[in-house]
Amino acid sequence: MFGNVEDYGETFQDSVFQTRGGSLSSTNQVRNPVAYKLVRVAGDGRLVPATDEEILEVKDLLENNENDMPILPDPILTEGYIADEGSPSQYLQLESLEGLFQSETAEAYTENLNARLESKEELMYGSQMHFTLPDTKFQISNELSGNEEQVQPEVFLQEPIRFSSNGCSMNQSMDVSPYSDATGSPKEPALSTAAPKPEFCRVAGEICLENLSIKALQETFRATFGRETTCKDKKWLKRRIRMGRNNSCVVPTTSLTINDNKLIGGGQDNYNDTINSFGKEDEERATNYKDTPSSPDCIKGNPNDLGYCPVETFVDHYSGNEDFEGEHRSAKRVRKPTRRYIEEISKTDEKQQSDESIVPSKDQRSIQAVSSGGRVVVTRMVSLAGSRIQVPYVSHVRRSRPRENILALGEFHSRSWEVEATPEESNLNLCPSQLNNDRNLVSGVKSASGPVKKENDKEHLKPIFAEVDQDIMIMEPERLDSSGDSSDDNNNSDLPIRQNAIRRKHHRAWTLSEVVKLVEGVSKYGVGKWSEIKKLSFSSHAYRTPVDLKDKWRNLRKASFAQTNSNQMGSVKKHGWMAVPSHILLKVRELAHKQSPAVSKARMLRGSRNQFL
DNA sequence: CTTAGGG
DNA sequence: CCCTAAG
Repeated sequence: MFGNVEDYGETFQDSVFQTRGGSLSSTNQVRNPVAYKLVRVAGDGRLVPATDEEILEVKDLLENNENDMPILPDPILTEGYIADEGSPSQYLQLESLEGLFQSETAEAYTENLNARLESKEELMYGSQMHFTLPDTKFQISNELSGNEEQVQPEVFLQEPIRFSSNGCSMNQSMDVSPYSDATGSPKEPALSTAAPKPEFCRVAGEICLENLSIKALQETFRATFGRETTCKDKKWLKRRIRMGRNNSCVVPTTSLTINDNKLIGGGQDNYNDTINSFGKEDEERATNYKDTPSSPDCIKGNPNDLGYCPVETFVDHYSGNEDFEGEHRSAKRVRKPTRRYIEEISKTDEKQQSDESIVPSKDQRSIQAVSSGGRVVVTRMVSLAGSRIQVPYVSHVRRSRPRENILALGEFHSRSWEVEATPEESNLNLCPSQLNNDRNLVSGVKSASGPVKKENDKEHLKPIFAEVDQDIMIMEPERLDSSGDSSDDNNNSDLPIRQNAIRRKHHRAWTLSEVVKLVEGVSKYGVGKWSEIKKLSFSSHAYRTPVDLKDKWRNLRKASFAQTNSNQMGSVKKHGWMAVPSHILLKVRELAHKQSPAVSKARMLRGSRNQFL
């Protein structure tokens, strides 16, 4: 009965424009003379031109049920219009239906859209998106139907129609969606229920586009965009110009598809997601947005998620700042969301102050892990001395492993706790859980990026913490004094944060109690049993590794001999914080001798002599 | 992994 | 404190 869409494929592309130009443009004041043709979707997904009866029926229906047009939950998007010059009677001009379209779409989409499209940019962007997506969906549905009824992908179907199945005596759900070249001013919610009639064809000269030569179109293009174009594709130029001039054409559609007479995917959410996933962009970008065929990856990627291409897909196809030529040539390319957008999308719940990500509103938000096409970028907020800075966990460029510095940072915080007060009273912004998060993130990145030269990382972030370290060093003596007497405690350091913290990379001064513990451990378990000592005596000091103990012991031993040799000033050195009581050093010396009796003979003699003295 | 020793 | 070599 009906020919399938394929039969119309060739005429789809320009017939609409021709029609518009021929039959409508001459008429004055024709407002947005976009011609649509009703089609219905056959059971196998084909697009079938509607018969005159059906058209009349639908038209009648539309006129009668302007405001209560049933919107089916899962309408089928035919995604196509059929323009056939030979049968003008089958046209339903948008003009005559605009009231309907408006009211219906308004009802259908206003709520969600209003929430999203708050700015002009968003609105525009959303509108642009719709020139992109329908094709995608269309192709997808074809792909899925996978039958002999293939529709030419090249067919431009940027003006979807939604039908109501109500009066169409079709078993397929349909929906009607308008294509509005201009829907009011951008700021004005074009889809608002209260929105006035759309102003179609705000630009006077638009209707004449069809008659223009390529050259003239290019001129128009230049006038519209302020740029030259060498594109020779009339159709493309015209559409560009139209889009550029009516920069607020929002064509809400639902994304749907049919597969074996079943609806797959779709739903209005996709629409919103689509818009949402593109956020704000400048006008130029929106204009540049690719508006033609879909990306195959969209289909490949997730057959069940047909409404739109996920962001990742766009990323992969981004190829820089394409000029119009390139863009046109590679219609399959899709634009990649900007980094800015990626960051913004990660803050969906919050309207951050945008440009400078310096000031996080909450600590929970201070760590951001945003993904962009498989790439993970992690940044974090660090609170230092009252001010906050953003520290990249990884370099955007070379994703290195920020090892030492992160650890140093952790040390800083935990030490700060030690110094300042109990963790509860501490008003530091870093909480234990967050530190854990830090570590997780770090390890994650680490594993993902693999080992990297350490030097890089070191030099990379060190300056940030230099000041901090100095502060710590100054503060350290106090802590030393206060914790020195409470010998086996040092419970300050046994905070949960510390338990989980990775070993400190940067200098962590030994407290007197630690030294005592070490000496005791050595006396108990013997020199060299660092692991034992660590396990049994320093179990609470996660930050001291056996190697640390060994190193410290080495230093102690050296100090003990030095004290013996210089015969004095053992307990209090010039460096005020390096206060190791002489009796401890003495014990160190004993133990050292016990361990290696064959030290230097002179030293040994001197030592024994001293013991006698 | 643990130790020892050099840097 | 780090790194490495050696058991």
